[in-house]
Amino acid sequence: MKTADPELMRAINRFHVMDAIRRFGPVSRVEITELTALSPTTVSAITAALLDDRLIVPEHVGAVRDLGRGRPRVMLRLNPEVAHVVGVKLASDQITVAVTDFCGDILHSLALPVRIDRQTATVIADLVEDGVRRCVSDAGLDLSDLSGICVGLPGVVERAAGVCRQSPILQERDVPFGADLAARLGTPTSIDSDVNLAALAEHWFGQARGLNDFLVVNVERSLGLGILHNGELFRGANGLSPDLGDFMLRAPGEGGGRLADVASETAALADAEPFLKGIAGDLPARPDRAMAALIQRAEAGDADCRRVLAKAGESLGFAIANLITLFAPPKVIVSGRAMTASDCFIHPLRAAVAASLPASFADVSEIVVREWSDRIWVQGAAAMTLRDLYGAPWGTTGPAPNALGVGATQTGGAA
Amino acid sequence: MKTADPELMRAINRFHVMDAIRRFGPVSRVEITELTALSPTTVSAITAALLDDRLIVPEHVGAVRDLGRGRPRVMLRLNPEVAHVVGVKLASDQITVAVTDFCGDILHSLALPVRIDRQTATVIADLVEDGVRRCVSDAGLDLSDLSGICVGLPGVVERAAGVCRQSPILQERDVPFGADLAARLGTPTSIDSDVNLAALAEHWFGQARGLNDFLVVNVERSLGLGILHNGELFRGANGLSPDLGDFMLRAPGEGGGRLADVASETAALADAEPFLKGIAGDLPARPDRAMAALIQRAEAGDADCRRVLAKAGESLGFAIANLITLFAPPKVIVSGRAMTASDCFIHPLRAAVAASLPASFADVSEIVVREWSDRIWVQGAAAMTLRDLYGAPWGTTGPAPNALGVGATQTGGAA
DNA sequence: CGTTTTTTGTCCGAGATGCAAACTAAATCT
DNA sequence: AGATTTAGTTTGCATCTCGGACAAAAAACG
Repeated sequence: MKTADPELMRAINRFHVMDAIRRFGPVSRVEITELTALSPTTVSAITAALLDDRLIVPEHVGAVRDLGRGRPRVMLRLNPEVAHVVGVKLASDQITVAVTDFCGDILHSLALPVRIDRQTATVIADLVEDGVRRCVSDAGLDLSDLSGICVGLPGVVERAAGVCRQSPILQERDVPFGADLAARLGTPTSIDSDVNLAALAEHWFGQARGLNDFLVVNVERSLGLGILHNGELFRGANGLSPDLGDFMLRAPGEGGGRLADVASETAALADAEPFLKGIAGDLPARPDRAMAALIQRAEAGDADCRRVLAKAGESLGFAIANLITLFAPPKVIVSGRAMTASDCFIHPLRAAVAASLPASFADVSEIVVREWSDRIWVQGAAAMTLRDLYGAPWGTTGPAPNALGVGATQTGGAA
Repeated sequence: MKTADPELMRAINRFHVMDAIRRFGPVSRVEITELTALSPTTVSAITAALLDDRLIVPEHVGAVRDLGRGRPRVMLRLNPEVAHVVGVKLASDQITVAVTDFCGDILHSLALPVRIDRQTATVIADLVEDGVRRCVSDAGLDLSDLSGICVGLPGVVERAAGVCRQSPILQERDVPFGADLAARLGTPTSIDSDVNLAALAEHWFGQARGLNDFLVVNVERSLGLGILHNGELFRGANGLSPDLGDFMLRAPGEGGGRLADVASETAALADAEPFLKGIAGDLPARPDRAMAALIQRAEAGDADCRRVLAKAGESLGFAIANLITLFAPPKVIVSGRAMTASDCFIHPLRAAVAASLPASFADVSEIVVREWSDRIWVQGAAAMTLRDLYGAPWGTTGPAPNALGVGATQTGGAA
């Protein structure tokens, strides 16, 4: 338990200031005063220190003429160049690498279409190492310019230990990617579940800005679940991110059944295999094509294919409903590359959620589908690392209500 | 967001000191220094203030001769008399009231066997008011001596608002018991889900001392779920405690089914009704007797009755397994008045948990059955109120590893 | 153009806190 | 009785935040 000394106090307030600057774009010191409820004196002192450390920079650009007549405000913003971060996402058939600056903007990105599934952890680490080196140099940087690297991958990840306990894209268990890559690249490297990164990215930059509670459900080859609760990523008591694939659908006496065996792309393809025979050549080797074929057929009206997707959607909706009764999140974000784009999947999902929720929960959660984008993962990795950089002493994570400059300065985020 | 000033600092450290004293029985200042990692100076200042406020008292009793030879330590302990709290538990057939002191010890308690189910909220409030007045005066106190009252009842409770959203023992919804009783008794009154109180009590005084993560599942007329996560009571984003009865057992396409309709006492009795006909007279009016009969028959070997209990146990085990994959709690405490005492219920429950958990979770959770006791509820109510009294600024709740004086001073609680 | 007004940001002293070190208190050991 | 040892307190200093006075920089005014 951390003892509370003046230093901690300063750390907390400095974090609040940094967070306000990050969330509300360029802001003046007076605005920070209002946002943080700190005194002008304190804000002045802290911003002076931050300027000294080059973490923030002033912006004298006249920009929009200040409407008042007094001394003009000097706007402060994060200094993009003070730090750079690499985000990596491992998926079954692709490695994505991107370099972002201190603001989370992507400088350069790189996608390696590689079938990871069958490779050993060492080979994967080789590929990641190459990808990172390449991407960093393409961005005009050097490895030594990096403040950190964060790798996201599906499965059960113990972030604190830097170990991937188990993943659908790895044959091995307990793979210490964190230490391994840190040693290879000479840069602090963290790893986390890919969906956790997505959740963090939605919180900082995406659809869930300003929301302190929401779920992210990702449907790809495997099922991922990211939970933000009370503004924090939710992890189990063991520090592991929960695995939605392990959710059980029925009591063992009624047949049991893991959700991953029904609702993932892998499962859907297995179910649909008889109906897809001989369609697109070597399907097993190209699951993405097989998925596309399955969805296309379903949307064209093929009853068998529709049934497969509907069953998957319904099962997932059932699980989501149970999660909603637990967490009561105002928003549930469903993402994924293929299935989630089809109404044949989403409709049954929504219906199952509606049918499974008690009346009192009928309207608490909005379920939205997020279109696929590599950006979100990588930004999540960046956010995760940046969060470490301007460390939140007691683990706060701030939303970013209007990073796009949407609504000026009135969102009551300070209260 | 709370701004960090010296005052907050002091509040945090004062809480740590109070918590150390509560958790580790009578302790000396040096021990507090070790436990909290604060400097002797600070501990001295804070304890002086606490002594001044009479929140703690010194204990000069020579007791066990200090083994060293220097100046003897002055042991400090909570002052039991500085505050008194009333805890109330509402169950379908009984109201329990108790007065506790500042240490959580019960001074006087009172059980009113009343069938609450059919009464209006007003009548129940009348009964509670009478019970509290009676119990307080029997304890030799006056209402004005009370620091607070806490009422626990099954169902969905919004503690912050003092409102019971919905409860199996109330016909009405959105009953503002908190404000109502506060007005009637002139004392700050809070309400919470009964299982939350039980969870808090297990944490402070019971089987889960020192555990920061565990679940409490209570099986009575309805199903309750209390979650302690990261040392805090877990509530959904809306501030409501989760309701285990709303957990769904199957996807709607497979028939759906609420857990409460299968695994509660009410459900078991409904299922068993055909087999119990004409056994013990007016069964519907005495569900407790009916339950006893059901269990007795099951244990005697009646296949029908065994099946009913087994189904209930298995369904509940299934739900618990899904909760374990989410929260990974080291311990799950199952409590209840009747069913949980029978192996006909517990065995299928354990089997279902084991069968439903993925291999990696096989050993993370120990499932224990807690014997029934009114004490635990009432102590939970006390703990809830006391927690407000020596307020934790950022919402910490401390465990009490060895309140019974089991292991001296080495439990590394300070780290 | 010079002065006033207004708003922003900084400096100064007061108050509160925690910590290290010196100091006092109270017991045992010799 | 005096030395020794351990417990707790007092003193001096550094750090933090805050309120109020002050300096700065622009528009508004005469």
